[in-house]
Amino acid sequence: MPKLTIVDIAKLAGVSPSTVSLVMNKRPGISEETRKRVLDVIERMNFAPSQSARSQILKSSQTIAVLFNMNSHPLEHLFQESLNKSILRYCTEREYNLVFVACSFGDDSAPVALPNILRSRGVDGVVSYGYVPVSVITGLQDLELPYLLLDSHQLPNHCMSLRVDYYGAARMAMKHLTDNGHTQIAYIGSNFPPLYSQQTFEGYRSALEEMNIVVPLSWIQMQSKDSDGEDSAEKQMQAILQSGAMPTAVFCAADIYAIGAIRALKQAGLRVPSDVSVIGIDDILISSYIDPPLTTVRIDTSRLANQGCDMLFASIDAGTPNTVHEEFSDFTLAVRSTVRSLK
Amino acid sequence: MPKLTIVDIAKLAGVSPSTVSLVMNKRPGISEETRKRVLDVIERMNFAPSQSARSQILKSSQTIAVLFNMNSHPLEHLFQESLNKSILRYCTEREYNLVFVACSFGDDSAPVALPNILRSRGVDGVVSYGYVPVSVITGLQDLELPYLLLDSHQLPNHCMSLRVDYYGAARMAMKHLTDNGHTQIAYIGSNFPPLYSQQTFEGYRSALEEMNIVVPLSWIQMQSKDSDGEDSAEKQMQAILQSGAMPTAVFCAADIYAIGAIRALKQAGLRVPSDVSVIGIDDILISSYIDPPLTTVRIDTSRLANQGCDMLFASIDAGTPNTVHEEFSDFTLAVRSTVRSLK
DNA sequence: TAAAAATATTCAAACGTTTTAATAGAATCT
DNA sequence: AGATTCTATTAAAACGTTTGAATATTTTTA
Repeated sequence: MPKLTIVDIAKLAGVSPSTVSLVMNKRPGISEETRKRVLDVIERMNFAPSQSARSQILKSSQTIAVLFNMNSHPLEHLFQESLNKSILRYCTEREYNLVFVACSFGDDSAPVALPNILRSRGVDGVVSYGYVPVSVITGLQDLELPYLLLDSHQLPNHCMSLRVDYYGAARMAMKHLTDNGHTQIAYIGSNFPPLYSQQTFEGYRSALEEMNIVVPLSWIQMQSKDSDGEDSAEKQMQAILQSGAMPTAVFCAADIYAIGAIRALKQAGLRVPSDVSVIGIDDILISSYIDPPLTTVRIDTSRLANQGCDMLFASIDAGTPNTVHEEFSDFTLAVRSTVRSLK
Repeated sequence: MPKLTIVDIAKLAGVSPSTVSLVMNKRPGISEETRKRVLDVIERMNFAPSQSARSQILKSSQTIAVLFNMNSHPLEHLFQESLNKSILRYCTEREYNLVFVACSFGDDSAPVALPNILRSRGVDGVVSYGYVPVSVITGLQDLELPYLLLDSHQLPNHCMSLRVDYYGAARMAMKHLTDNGHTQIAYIGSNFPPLYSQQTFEGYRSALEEMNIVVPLSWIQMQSKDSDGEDSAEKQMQAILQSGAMPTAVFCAADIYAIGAIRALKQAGLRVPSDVSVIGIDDILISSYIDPPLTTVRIDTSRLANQGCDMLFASIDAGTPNTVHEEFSDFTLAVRSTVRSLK
């Protein structure tokens, strides 16, 4: 059947196409009577206006693009997929659509060709997660689009960012350990991305310092940039165990690391938490399913996504790119079974 | 800056807009010389044609919609998110975009209002996962769009479906158990969706029958439709344990159930697999992270998605909805640590 | 070398909306 | 009652492509 157009509706309602358009867009200056008549026809005919025809005029496609890195570890996706869901909900609410754009973020040096879609689709805004190559950020900048870095792991120049306060999260984790009497605390983290690395480590360091605790240097384990989070953490934990001195607890800068650390501990014949306590950050889906269930600092992804979307749509509504930077620090302690009280 | 259009490019290349269009669409009848000249300008100017203007003419938006049920259990999403990723890869390859449509699939009786996007966007095809209310299927049918039910749990009438051969998967799981000397095998599954339920159970039943094994009825545990997979499985396992007779192994119709079952076993002070073996179906992400790592029948989601996309795009390319039904049976045994050999 | 055929390019209409300016009609003011 | 304002409606242009028909150019054929 030939697809219905606005002029079909107009004919059926006995008005001009313009009137139908005005009604659909809830514009003022239409008599209550004709408005109702038009809406009736639309309802009855099940009419939906052509999005492409609209976009062409409006220069807005009611679409948000989400950059999705196809290159990362499955566990890393867990946190992002959780964000995806909340963003989808938010956008649906606002009658925006979400398109996912597959990207391959390699290393920083190789510029990433931004998929054409961002330009040809006329998306209204862009979201990306975590660490993003600078070439992407500058590329987006040229498009002059509202662009939000969510859970941003770097200091962006020309776009919006919502950064998780990993320092605060680390402090919360450390506080839980020290509150439970731990002082001999090892650290498993990474040296990349720099900002994230610095924040988590500083949380660890300052907490120890404030309590005048000193630990062996071998307890501080930093993954290098391109190591595999989970497996490397396993090796890092082994290194700690072989260092001679034995910590009572390990603070992991991410749940992924905690998973590797626990695996190493088990393999070494140690029990968690009776022999060694472990705590992480994030609370990814898997964390409550491992054995023992991981005690961790939960980052509320739903609120994180909402706050981010608020920023993004503020910029979209204003009709201009923005460069606001905000920080997110809505943490709660997910107390499960990997931290033992020494008191 | 004013956005570039095809006529800007035409001017710069010294040709007409039509020529530019022909070049971009790789149409024949353009001299090699002008083709190169035009492409040069496009490249240099970084030109991307307006998707909305194109769609309007072509009546194709180069877009696939994925129906995403916001109502389901996080663990159930795991399998689907794995499919998402593969579909995204496939579509990107073909220069199609993926838009995710949030749906709330409740029960079958309440009709689901299909989001307007499916009609106004002019999507070229639709994919949904798992069990879908019939109202959705009939709704999609009216749109006369290529529509694929992926990992379909029902017998569709008017759309394409790619069904996983859960009977075969169940047989593979059962074979692994019996090969390892198990005969006293309990069953944890569900009675919904009917087709899925029937297939997995039939795999279980026929395997036992062929070996002339009989088991107590209390070992056959069917979840009801709206119970929560994971937690119900835990209760089902408890019921089996309290039934008096003790199985040496439990076949779970899905990994989610296996996770609940293992939890119950542990809580009862039993060890997996020394006391009771457990096997599942799916191999969701989490299965290799639980303790002990779950032995399960892996369904290769990447191939499943590819086969599905092949079907979908065959229909799209043919320009007409299709009603092909295929079955997927690419299983491999993921042997991990929850099945003990009795031999 | 004129006509025919083949090749390369362009014209102009079409796609289905939104929107500005114009029009018609009703209500208000002097 | 004529002029003015206000309200409701519409005509027509615009958005940026694609495409079938038309034109211009070159090559082949007779």
